[in-house]
Amino acid sequence: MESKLSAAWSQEQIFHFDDNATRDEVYSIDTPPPTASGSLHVGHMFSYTQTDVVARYKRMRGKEVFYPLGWDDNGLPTERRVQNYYGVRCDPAKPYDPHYAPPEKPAKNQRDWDMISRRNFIELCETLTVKDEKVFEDLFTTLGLSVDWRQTYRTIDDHSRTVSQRAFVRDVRSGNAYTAEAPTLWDVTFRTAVAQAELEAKERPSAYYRYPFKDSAGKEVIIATTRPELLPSCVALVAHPEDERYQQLVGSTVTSPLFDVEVPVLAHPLADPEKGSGIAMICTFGDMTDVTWWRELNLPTRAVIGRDGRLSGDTPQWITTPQGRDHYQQLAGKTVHSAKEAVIDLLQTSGLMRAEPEKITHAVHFYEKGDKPLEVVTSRQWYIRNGGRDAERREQLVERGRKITWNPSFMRSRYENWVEGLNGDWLISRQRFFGVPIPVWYPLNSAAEPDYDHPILPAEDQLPVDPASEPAPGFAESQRGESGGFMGEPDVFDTWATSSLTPQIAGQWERDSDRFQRVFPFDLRPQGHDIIRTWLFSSVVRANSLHDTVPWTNTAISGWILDPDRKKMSKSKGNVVIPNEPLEQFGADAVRYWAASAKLGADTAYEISQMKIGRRLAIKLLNASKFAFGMGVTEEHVIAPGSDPTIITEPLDQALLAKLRSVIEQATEHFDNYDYARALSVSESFFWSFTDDYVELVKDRAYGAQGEPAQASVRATLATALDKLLRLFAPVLPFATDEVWRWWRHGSVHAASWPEPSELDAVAGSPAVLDAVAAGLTSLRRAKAEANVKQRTEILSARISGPQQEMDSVRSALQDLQAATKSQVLELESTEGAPQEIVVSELALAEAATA
RNA sequence: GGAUCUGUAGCUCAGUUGGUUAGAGCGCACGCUUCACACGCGUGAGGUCGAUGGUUCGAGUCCAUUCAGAUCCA
Repeated sequence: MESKLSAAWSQEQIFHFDDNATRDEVYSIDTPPPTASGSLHVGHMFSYTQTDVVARYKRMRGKEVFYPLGWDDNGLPTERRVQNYYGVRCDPAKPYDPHYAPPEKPAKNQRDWDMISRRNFIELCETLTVKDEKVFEDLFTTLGLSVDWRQTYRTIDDHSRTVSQRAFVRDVRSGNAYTAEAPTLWDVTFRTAVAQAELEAKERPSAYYRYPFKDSAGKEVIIATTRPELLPSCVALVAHPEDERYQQLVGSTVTSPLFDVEVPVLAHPLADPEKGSGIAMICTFGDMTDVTWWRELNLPTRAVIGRDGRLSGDTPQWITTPQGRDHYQQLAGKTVHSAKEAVIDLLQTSGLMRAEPEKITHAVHFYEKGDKPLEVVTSRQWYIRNGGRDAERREQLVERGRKITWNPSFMRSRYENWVEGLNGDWLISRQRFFGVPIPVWYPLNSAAEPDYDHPILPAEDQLPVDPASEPAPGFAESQRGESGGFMGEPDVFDTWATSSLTPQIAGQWERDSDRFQRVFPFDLRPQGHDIIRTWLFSSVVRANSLHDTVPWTNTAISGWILDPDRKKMSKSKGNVVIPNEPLEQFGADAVRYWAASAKLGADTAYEISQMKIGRRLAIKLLNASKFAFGMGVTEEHVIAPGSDPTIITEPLDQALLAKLRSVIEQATEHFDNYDYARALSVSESFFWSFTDDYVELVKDRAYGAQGEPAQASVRATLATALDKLLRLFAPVLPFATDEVWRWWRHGSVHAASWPEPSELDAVAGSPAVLDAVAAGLTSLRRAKAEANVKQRTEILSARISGPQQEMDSVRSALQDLQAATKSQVLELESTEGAPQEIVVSELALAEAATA
């Protein structure tokens, strides 16, 4: 059923975007491009279904839905996957081998992996991502996503590279992007700079080591530090300006132990009197606080840690005493880790350690994909202004956030928290291979040294460019690296620098302006709350500087998927569920039901039981429909504006449709508020009362036992109810509903319109009638259950008593009730006074046989 | 340290702007092979709404304090 319908939707082009629609008619969705090199996860099914439910609803509401889906395939995750999958490594110095073929199986030992050229490496990235993307597309199709697959993009394809480079060139020209030599967070494993958004703070055990500096009088000033290996790069000591212990020292100089470097003692409010001994070493650079001190106190740079994470092999020239130079020689070339041990050893043998190390745990910054703490090194990088260094721009970006409707609304405070906590501009250059090249060149002077202050930008019609293989405008390739020539920028963009432009990429910015103005700013950005600080924020930054607007007007934030024990699913815990399993076991509709019954923003457990309910609902929908069609229901029986409503003669039938009308109203309202879960639950509870009570009550009449007009009334009611119900469930259960739709209607339910309450204007009636009769039905069923007889046992006579109004309602459907409960005589009695329950008494049963 | 979310039946959750006796599904108990459906149907038991105080004629819902869990930011 599922593959048959998927094929039909594709063939009937139901999800194709029509470029003739006006902006008002369009509903555009900027979907997260999944990282195809990552593993498939049930979380993908969860959040993408939630988006799809909205897309299908909007389509039925008559919107021309623009629903593309891209693949985020550039960057480090892909590089790592290619390395591990093929067993290769990139060596940019190697020449290109046009006949290269990767090993059949990757070598077990990383040392035996093939070293291949950058171009060969990128070719493998291209091959593997295409393969991975197919797997994702298959899953999403099976899940029933109503994506327009013609609009697919890849964040590494020519178009994406062009958009990314164009946006960058414009940002450079408008001053929103710039290059600077500055201290930068650096991952020594991946040898690349890292942005604030990619940080992860992890609690790590560490220890304070205490040792003395000496003032001019030879008095000891004890400092406590967790990073004694940075002692050779110490440029100052710092204490809080109001810390009385150190006030008289501020302004004087002290001499460092082991290395005999004279450094000033300074005051700064960021020094925490509670931490360690209250006075800290400033080293260039131990962390971002050092960077702040260095900048605000105008300190010199004394870097000793290189990009490889090792201490410089040359003894720094600021260490001048023979003893100091000797001590440094014992550290030169060591990794941070062994340098730390060596310094501790030196301090101990010199008798300078003033206390036992004090063990602590503290938060250390890691690259989210790395496993070594980040270092701070000075390097030349490209930045995009994001308000991190500019209060006015920050305020502007907070304001943009307020122009977006957040679903759920509280997610906005995550955005504002993040924006307000920024401490620097967005670093967008990465020292990697598989990414969008930064499209700049630098002129070389007569000594072949680059002039970074005058980068050469490409013309926009030249894009995309690769400065590593194409010469700078106005130069010949032969001038590369020559004095008076040029050099290409070797770095690539951070993946977010491209991903932040998905609205521009999908909307064909500057490539098809007609398309772009129809879809931008987009109507909806769905995504997870983990990437508010990255993808969402960076997109707002780009739209702000490039278009002076928000990128979208609504955002729908999905929750996380937790395992049934409320733990986050992760590979290392071994609790990951492969998406195909539930799809095969329960079907796409069931999985979608599970996803669609969770509210936006709510972290949700992976619940098989919820999927079982979904499957039961889908099957019930098929069976109830079969019943209706078995009763001779056809398309002609559907009551629509213009058809004769007087055919619905029975108050019970009128009551059902009156109730349905209010269900439609409520479901529509909830859907409009992006509360698809409540829309579903409203429709669902109506549907169960429809099958359990209404259908049971009218069976006798449907078989024709009460004459033709009464039967015609049922047929019209069943047809009309089914017509609305199938459409109400279509966004969540696209397969079951369309299957049924095609049994008796033309085309697909997904091309049909969302039901309107006005479709039922012609039918008058009170929902209370159904409630009262259903209550009577339940009372009689209960009476039989309590009498311990089978439900099909005949009732010779019984008395039902209850409030006057309810008894009137019951009387209006007495024949149906009698038939459904196999009752020969039902006596109705109105009770006086306060509202009372419906009570069954004086029950006389046909057979004495107990159940 | 700052911010946000969550706490309701054994479990998973709903409960809109305060308004009768707090709901659903699963699970549990009992019963039913009823002519759409055993991938099913019926009936039932089960809750002092985390705690305390306040506002109100009236609080699961609003306010304050507090406890527990989670997340984000620093």
